[in-house]
Amino acid sequence: MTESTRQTVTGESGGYDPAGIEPKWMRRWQERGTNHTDLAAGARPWYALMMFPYPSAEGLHVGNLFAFTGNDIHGRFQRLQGHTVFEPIGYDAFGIHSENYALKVGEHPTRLIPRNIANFRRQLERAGLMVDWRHELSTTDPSYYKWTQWIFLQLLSRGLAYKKRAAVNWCPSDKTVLANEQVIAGACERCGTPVEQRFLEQWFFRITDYAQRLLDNLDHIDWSETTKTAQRNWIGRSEGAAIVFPLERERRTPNRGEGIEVFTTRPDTIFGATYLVLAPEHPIVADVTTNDRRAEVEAYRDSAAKQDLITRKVSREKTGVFTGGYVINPATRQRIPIWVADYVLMDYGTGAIMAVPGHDERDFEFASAFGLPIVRVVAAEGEGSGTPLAEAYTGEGRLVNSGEFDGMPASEAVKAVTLWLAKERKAARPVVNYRLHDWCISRQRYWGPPIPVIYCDKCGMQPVPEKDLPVLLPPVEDFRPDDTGISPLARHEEWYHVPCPECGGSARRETDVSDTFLDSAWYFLRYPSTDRDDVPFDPALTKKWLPVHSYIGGNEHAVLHLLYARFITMVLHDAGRLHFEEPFKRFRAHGLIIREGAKMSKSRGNVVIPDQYIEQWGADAFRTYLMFLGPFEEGGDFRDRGISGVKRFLDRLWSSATEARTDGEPDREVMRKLHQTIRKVGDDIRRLSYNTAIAAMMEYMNVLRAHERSPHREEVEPLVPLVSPFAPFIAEELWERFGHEESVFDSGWPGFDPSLAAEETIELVVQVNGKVRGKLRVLVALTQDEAVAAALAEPGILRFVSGTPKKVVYVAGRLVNIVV
RNA sequence: GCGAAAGUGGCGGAACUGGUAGACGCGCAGGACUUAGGAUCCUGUGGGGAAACCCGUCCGGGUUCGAGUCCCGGCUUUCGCACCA
Repeated sequence: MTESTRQTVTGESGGYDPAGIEPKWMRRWQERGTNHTDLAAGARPWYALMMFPYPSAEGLHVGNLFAFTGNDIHGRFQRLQGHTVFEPIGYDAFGIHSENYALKVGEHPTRLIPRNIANFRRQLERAGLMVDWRHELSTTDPSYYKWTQWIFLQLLSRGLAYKKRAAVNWCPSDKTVLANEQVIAGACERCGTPVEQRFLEQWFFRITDYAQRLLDNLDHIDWSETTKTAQRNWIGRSEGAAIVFPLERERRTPNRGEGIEVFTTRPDTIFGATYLVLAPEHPIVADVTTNDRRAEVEAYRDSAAKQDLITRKVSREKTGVFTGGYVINPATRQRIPIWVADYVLMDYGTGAIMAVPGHDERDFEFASAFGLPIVRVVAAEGEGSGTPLAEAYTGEGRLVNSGEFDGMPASEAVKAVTLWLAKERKAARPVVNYRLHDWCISRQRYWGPPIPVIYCDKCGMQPVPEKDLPVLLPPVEDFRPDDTGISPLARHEEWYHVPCPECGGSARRETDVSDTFLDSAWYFLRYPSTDRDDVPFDPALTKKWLPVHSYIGGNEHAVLHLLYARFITMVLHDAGRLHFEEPFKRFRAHGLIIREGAKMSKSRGNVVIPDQYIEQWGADAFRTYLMFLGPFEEGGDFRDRGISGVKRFLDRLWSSATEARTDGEPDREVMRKLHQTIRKVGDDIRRLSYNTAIAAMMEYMNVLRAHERSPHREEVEPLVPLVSPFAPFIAEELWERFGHEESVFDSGWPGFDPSLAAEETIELVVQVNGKVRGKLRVLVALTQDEAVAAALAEPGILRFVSGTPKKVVYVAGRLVNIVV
């Protein structure tokens, strides 16, 4: 082909200029409403949800964009597959994050947050996300938190919200209570300050009532296994027995009751229980303590209470004190001493344990430190009842020193002993315990939705009537938290005093606000209904669009947000408000981006700011690079140099498309490769294997360009929709230059023709004794005999074959292995 | 300590159910075009060897005609939970 006969499709073709075309398409999309979702009429709904960001002052970071791009690609792909796709975004703008930052810079969050949000919106748009901005939301908007408060009232009316004075995690730096989930190894997850124990009146949600359902449903939802495992561990179901260790008859009083109940997963070892331990906070401690021991016990309890949790949890040195009291081991009927020690936790099980030093590492350590008797009740193969214990033995074995149970395998004895204790000694019942605790949702802070409750001296605690919602967060200029544990809202007198909704008398508002995680536990329900003021979520739209089809987010939320969202959804389902009880049909956890082998952090100064890269390379190249640098579900290493490869690919795409000819015929080999690529890219996107999808397109580009002529339009044009989920701007531009009027995203995925993709010949690998000795180009439909004959006709292969083959393994279309 | 995931060229990573290890990209080397090139294009690139070949997916065993992939034992790394009885 010569220059004179070549017709280019697009006429004048300058080079690829992202700075020119990207703003053009941002405008176009806006003008044409390309990214608007017809929620009411759209067919085949597909709800592609991404975890909404906290709008920090620093702006969107590369981790956000990595996650959002991965979701956007999936959403755009589903649209090309004929779905009506809804891809909304919002801002998780309440909470300590925002408030602390506002305190630091000395500006009120009501002024700060809108600015941050505007910046996020700019960045998100620039990144080319297919967001329907008409459904944007912020959790700080009264029209949103009105319904957060409404959800609180739903739980309250169902008896799932309650107030109790409780030992809570108190962060002395943030001056607030933290949920257990927000305490990492005894320190505040936000600021790293060691957490202290405080006793405060707090609001809780009874998530523990849902523990079993939250656990069971995990078997039926399509979520990343890692996330499901994390939730299972967090819920922490364990089966065991509650066993009562009776007090000595003469020491029983109405106050003390009959005895002390312990929880154990190893009732089979009860014959080895040589003492009992109470948590320092256990209410019975004072009652069982004898007068001569009282001073020492009180001192120990005081020091345990004062101790911050970090010392208590991290230093594993066993401490404790004898109470002077005794109980009866219901199995051996022997008297065993009652100790108090802080290695027993009040908030798990019953706050009391039977100590079996022979077969529990912690009990062994404690017994060794305090000279308490250690008895062997389980013996492994080759051991007997008298074999001494150098350490706790926690393995399999048969019972010894256990009366009538001697010789029984310990695993079997778990049930048998429980049954026997229940029947013969009236002392045991099977019990299931969970590590999951009720969710503490109150915060003594300013920047959150006020908890909609009013306290009246006459009528007691009253919910704010639904018609009075939202309880607006009052403007408080000095919103600094203090050490009192009382929210800054209490300082706003006019707001604080309110007539009782029941009797009209003088009453006071609840001054705590709710946890940010309550805001984010239901936002996905709100998106379709952001324009509705009268309901939290429109029933018809909810029916059509929920549960969410695909949710993509970080695994750092595996046990916080994702568990709470499931819980709230279940509650609303039980209240008859939702037709489903699991909010996210499919969840995939994305990986983390590191930078040049190191974690990104501000202190290291290696944080990637998307803006600079987008400016330099274009959003298309940046997006595509993010998806190319590693498997989406594993994350990857961001290296500045890596972008150039992706940019080169887009450059080549541009020139191939703009120089495509329309005369003549497309090449058969190229078209074969094209159809193979169409199939592979679709398959890969479906399973979130974005990096290999991009590699496949690059490979095709290499094939295309290996032919020494300008490509045919039919060879290039279908590539445009294939790249469009990754690089939407260049795709739209090229699609337009190919003469299409509608958006590439409304044009459908290119048709895949299996007959065009099928190979006629393959390269048959010839192995001798499993080693590759040659390769033959053969017809696909070769029989085994033909394959062997062809192989043995090759001198290079015959050299390795002496005599008759012992065996031949033939894998059609792949290889033949001749065993000699 | 418990739980989960992962160890493949100089680097990021491919190899979907056991079947050509190293796709794709970066980097590097050589070349072309050029006043110039951190632009573009072409070629090469796991190690050893002149070659035939040999060796190679953390280490050690095993199963198999055939193992990066499966099984057993060990080492290392990352993440999550952490005295949960």
